[in-house]
Amino acid sequence: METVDLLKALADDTRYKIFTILLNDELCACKILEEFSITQPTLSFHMKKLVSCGLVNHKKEGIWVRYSINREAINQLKCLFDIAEPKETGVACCGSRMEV
Amino acid sequence: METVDLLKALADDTRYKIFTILLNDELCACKILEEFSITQPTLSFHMKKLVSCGLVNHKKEGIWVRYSINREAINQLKCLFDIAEPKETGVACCGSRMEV
DNA sequence: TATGAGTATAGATATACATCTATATAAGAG
DNA sequence: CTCTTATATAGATGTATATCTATACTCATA
Repeated sequence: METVDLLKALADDTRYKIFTILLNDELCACKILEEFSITQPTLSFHMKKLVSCGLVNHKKEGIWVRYSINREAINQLKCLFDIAEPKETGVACCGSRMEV
Repeated sequence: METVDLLKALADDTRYKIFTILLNDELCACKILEEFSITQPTLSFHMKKLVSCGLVNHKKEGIWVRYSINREAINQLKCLFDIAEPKETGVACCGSRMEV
């Protein structure tokens, strides 16, 4: 899973909302669709994006498709922002202390 | 800061790389530009996006502009992915246990 | 094996966006 | 004040993408 691809998948108002919904529940497409005023093919387009990058899991159950968040993807993104405190010294740039 | 706007700002290969660079150093635009094969106006376009959503700080120092990561934005994004463990029971969807 | 419900794909379209060149603005040095 | 360096803006352009309608596919059931 490429981190930037996960971010691209989340960087859309509709998909971001789908993501937040799936954080709480494992749902089928028809239930997700109820939360939006888009058409079914448009939702299918978005779900494909979310699944193909690995952010969302796809499980076919009979006539339905159940979607759920891939916790591994969550952890990957969490690591990106779970960073150390800022360096307060030693910046190296034009006109900065390190070039003196 | 709207979370989805922060995600949109990060959801581009160039800006994602800028972000990772700024995680380590506080740099001026000309130094950042050296890491890419884009033109200076294109970098300026990207920096504007990063700054306007609040992800990156902008500090003018004489002739230079120093860019740095806004730690508050980092924390906001971290919270999004710093979530509880998945619910193992009680899913409520088509054909699921809760509808029985 | 039809029928119907849920989901996916194809094709068209309008908008958003990343990129460029050209030019403007800002600020220090001489 | 002029020249140079760093950065920003304007305008043009090609590509990506979110959306729609129409249609196909999948699967359970009558």
